[in-house]
Order: sequence, then structure tokens, then C-alpha cells
Amino acid sequence: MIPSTVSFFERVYNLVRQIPLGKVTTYGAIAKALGSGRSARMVGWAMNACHNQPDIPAHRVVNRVGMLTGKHHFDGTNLMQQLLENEGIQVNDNQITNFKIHYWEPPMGQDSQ
DNA sequence: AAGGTGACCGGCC
DNA sequence: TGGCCGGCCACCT
Repeated sequence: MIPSTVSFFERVYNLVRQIPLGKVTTYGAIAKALGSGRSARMVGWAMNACHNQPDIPAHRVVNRVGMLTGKHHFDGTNLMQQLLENEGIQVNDNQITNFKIHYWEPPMGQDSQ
């Protein structure tokens, strides 16, 4: 169980922090791992406040088609793409190449760790 | 307390 | 993959 003292945001942050280097996942997958596969928007909203947290690899979180929808929210214009390529992920036109290959499924029910 | 918001998803063509 | 549309749900003002 997850302590109710932890906000939904922190749960998302915890999961995002568990994303292995060189791997990526989707908002829907994170939402599903939290138990609400339909609240994918909330995940994105949580990322909007990721600036509140110190170490959130938000660049490893993309939408279902592997597109860097949130790159616009980073400092630079191509910072997100640079970070992904730095981890060995090929990005082309704001879109991850071989997205499914780099896709990582978040652990369900183990986000409280 | 109520309404608006959003870094989305899934189905259909 | 792409465009359109409706649903979803916690956070903010």
C-alpha cells in the first residue's frame, strides 16, 4: 500500500526515477502502474511540476508513439533529444527510433519503494 | 466549493 | 503515423 501522505505526483516521480538509463516509457504505462490507466493526463500534469523535484528523468517519458511531446517544457528546445541520444537512444524529428526497443515497462504495485 | 487545465490514450477513418 | 473526438482525474485559482 502507499501512504496517503504521498501525493499522486510523488508516486509518479518515484516511478520515473526507477526508469533505467537508456530506457523510456509512456505516460499511460506509468498511469497504469499507479492503478489508473486512464489518468495518463495526470502523469503529464505531474511532470509539469517535475521542476519541483531534483532528479526526475522526464526525458525518458514520452507518449505512446514515442514522440517527445514534452520537449518543449525543457530548458532548451532540443535538450530532451540530446539527453536521450546521450543515453544511446536514437531520436529523429522529435520521435524515438525503434521506440519499442527502448520501451521499459514500469513495475506495477511496487512504486512505494 | 466549483470550474478550468493538461508533457495523454484509445478508437475510428 | 496521422487527424479528430470524447473521456479521464488530480491539482490549481
